[in-house]
Amino acid sequence: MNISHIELRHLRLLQALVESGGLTAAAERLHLTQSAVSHQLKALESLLGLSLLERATRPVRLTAAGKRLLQLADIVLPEVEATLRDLAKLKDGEAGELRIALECHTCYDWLMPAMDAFRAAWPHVELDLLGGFYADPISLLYDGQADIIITSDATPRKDVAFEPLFAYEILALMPNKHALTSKKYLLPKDFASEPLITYPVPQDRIDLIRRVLSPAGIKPARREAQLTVAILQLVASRRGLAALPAWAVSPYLERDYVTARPIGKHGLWAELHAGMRERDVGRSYLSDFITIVQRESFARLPGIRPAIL
Amino acid sequence: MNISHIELRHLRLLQALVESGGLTAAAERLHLTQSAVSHQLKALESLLGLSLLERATRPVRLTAAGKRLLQLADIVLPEVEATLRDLAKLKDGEAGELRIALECHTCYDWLMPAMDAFRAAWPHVELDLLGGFYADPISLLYDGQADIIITSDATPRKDVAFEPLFAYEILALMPNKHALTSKKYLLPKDFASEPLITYPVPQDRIDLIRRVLSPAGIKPARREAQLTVAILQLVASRRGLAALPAWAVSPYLERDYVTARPIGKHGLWAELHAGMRERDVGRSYLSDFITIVQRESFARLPGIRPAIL
DNA sequence: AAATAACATGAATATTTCTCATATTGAACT
DNA sequence: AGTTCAATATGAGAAATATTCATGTTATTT
Repeated sequence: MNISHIELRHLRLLQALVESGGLTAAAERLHLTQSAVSHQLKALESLLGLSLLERATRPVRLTAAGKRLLQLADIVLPEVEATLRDLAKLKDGEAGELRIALECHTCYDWLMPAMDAFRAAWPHVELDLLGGFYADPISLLYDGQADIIITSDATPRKDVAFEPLFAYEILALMPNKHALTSKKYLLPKDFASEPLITYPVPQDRIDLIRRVLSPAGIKPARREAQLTVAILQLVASRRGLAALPAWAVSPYLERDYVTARPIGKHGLWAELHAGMRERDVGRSYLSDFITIVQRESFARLPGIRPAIL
Repeated sequence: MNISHIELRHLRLLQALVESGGLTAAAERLHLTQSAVSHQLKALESLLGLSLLERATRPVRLTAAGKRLLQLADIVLPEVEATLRDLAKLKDGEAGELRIALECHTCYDWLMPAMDAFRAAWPHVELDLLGGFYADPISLLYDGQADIIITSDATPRKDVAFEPLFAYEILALMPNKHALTSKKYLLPKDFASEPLITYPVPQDRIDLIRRVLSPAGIKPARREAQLTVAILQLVASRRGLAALPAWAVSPYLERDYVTARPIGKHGLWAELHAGMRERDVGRSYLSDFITIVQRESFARLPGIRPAIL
């Protein structure tokens, strides 16, 4: 056969593969099973008659052929995205309004770059961030006060469509040279004896408490701080422990400001999802916002994984 | 659904559609049925929620959305081709030898640009053109004297793979203001009374004689000339009629040097095919040569159609 | 108004892609 | 080394998609 039946699917596969470092992670990211990715990769390789990556290593490493093909993907896929965006504008018009409600405190940090990217792509869409804390952010969707909510709770609701954004690890933070630094990972009881420093939100919105400490019957003293830096400062000065998303603290960890350990053997992972009204799913710039958030997040945030829904 | 499931297939479709001017022609070019093209186009349009082309007109006209998407195709598809070429070089090495045997006289004309393009893509492949006329060019493949033959006869042979190149119309040529110019198209009897000016090849290699005049029992006098210009010069000076490929004479027709008419109601069409040894099909630069010939031909030669095999 | 050519459509078929269940592999750990 | 664990591979069946076939529709030509 003369014309290679290579498709964009293959390029998206390769890109996901290198960005997520393995077949399994890539599969999640593409909303496929690991098996599908394996089959597809094998098919692509035999189509080209070339091997594209060394699977034995972690993260996977590209062969020369793989690198050349990835280079194509990096040229082509952004062009495709830009085209689809232009077509979407042609379809629905360029202008509109997009109000985002945030459930989590730390979300501001990573959302900014994504919002900048969105503004560049859709200059005529008015972007609004609903501040404050909402007991039930989904009601904002029903009320029509928000168009997109970003939440960790994606239990299906009528007329609301959820799209997984990503999963991130929550790390336990302790002062350098703290006694607990000797442990590979922390267990519930390790939190019993010291105050827990958190954002000023109710207990049940703190994953560590709701999912780890409460089930184990442990209720540490709490102390609150508004800003991420403030929490870190308190931890560093030995006022207590904290638990924060890995991507929020990674710059501090690199400078050895505090020490971090996983919570539990497999770590404590949380997921973020975007929710929108079912009937808005076709509105181009809303869907595109989510695409942009995903792209930016995976490109910028260290140590995140695809959400599994 | 967030990520549009657009694929290269769709881009190839759109490109074929505009280059060939209609669904039916595009289908032939893509080796598909008209139905498949229609379905596929419809699927693409509903995927994007936009109409891409006005079908009522001939040639089809793109909508704004169609134009934008074609722009993407024109960026992306050449990149893909270049990448596949690079991968092919990685696979088989860059160097080799490619000997081409030509059956038809006029082929030299259109083959040159394609050969130039090939040389640019594969600078280390040694390109050879076997000159002269061969009774049975396929034997050159078996002998190993040629790697690719270009022929109008694609009847299946053991161990030989044929790939259709294109179909072209053979036009009857007559002096301006000749009596026959009043006719819309010529019939066999119209050739009875004047000499036929041809290349110096046996009767049965001249399509007009073999497929039109002989069956009708008409045997005009013949006169031979080596070069296309020479034939045209003879026609223009009223020494007889000729029949040549449309693309070979189109520059002369534009300057009204001679007058052309179709042969028979539907015109006389001939096809060209490339043949190679079955076992060479995997050799990258051989297959790529055919791809390049097809691309260059469709881009440069006026009035050709996909061959139907 | 008939004939023709190009395109559309629905149902049947063919092909491709995906998933499920399970095997294999390779690294990490006693 | 043997065991365990996570990651990848594989085969077979299921699901989804693409293609064809047969035919209908539409627009254009004669």
